[in-house]
Amino acid sequence: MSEASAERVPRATKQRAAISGALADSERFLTAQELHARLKRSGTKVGLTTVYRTLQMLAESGEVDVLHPGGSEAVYRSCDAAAHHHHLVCRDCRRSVEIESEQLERWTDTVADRHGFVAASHTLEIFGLCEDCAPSR
Amino acid sequence: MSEASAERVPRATKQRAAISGALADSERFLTAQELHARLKRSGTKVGLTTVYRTLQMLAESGEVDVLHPGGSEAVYRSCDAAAHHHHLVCRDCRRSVEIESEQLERWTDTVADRHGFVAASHTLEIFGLCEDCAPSR
DNA sequence: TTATCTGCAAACATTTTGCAGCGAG
DNA sequence: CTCGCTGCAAAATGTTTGCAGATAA
Repeated sequence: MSEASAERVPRATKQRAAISGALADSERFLTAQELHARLKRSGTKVGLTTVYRTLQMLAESGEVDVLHPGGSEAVYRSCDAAAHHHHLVCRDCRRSVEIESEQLERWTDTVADRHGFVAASHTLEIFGLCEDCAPSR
Repeated sequence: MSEASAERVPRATKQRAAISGALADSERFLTAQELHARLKRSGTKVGLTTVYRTLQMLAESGEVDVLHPGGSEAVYRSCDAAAHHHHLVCRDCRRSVEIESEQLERWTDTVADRHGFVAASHTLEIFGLCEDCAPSR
């Protein structure tokens, strides 16, 4: 008998390993191109297309977080928490801290509800300068 | 005597009038291309380039709000409130309600501070389906 | 008059897709 | 052996820029 449902089990290729590895090593958000450059520099030959495709997969499976700051380049970071959360991100170096707030979640739901909106979701990111990047230490 | 500083006083062209007019007439967020199409349809001949340039100006001066949902196309809406605020936006028709919360503002500042981040700003948008767009009314 | 605005066409930056060949299972 | 993965080149998308001519002040 075969399996009932076709589970999507990605193949273990060395490109995929390199990509999630490099991502896991960084505590900063990286663009696809930055990641690609890092891999190239470290000797791993991976196509930019593959980087994009892999990041997309990892994002869908929740293994990485994606942000679109300012609407330009997307930035990616491997995700520590399994649950829904937000980020405090350094505008300069893009180092980031994961944020959670049960109260915030409740508040956004309440706001949506109060205005007759259903199936509410939300995005929240806080930007600032981290201690290392702030001027006049 | 001439003025001390060169104030940026935009010229009153009919293109600019048409653009902010059309924008003011919509309670929904619109993309630059949608706006361009509307203007064309209503008989006003305006170049897409001008639409982009004008929207950028209006956004900088705070007359319109800009969102980059999902990181793809930017969407614009004329801004009612003068103060900092957020939006509750319908995922389907992009109708939107402006949201304000002194408490939220304080919370984000506190979070940033607690982690040693300075000069904090933030983005927050709530998405949902408005009453007209929600299925099974 | 004259500096700004307009709009076309072309440049741009980022991301996606087509397709032939490679390689994991 | 097979079918998914890879990577090149090309397409697609959304936005910006160069420049010559139109136009508000």
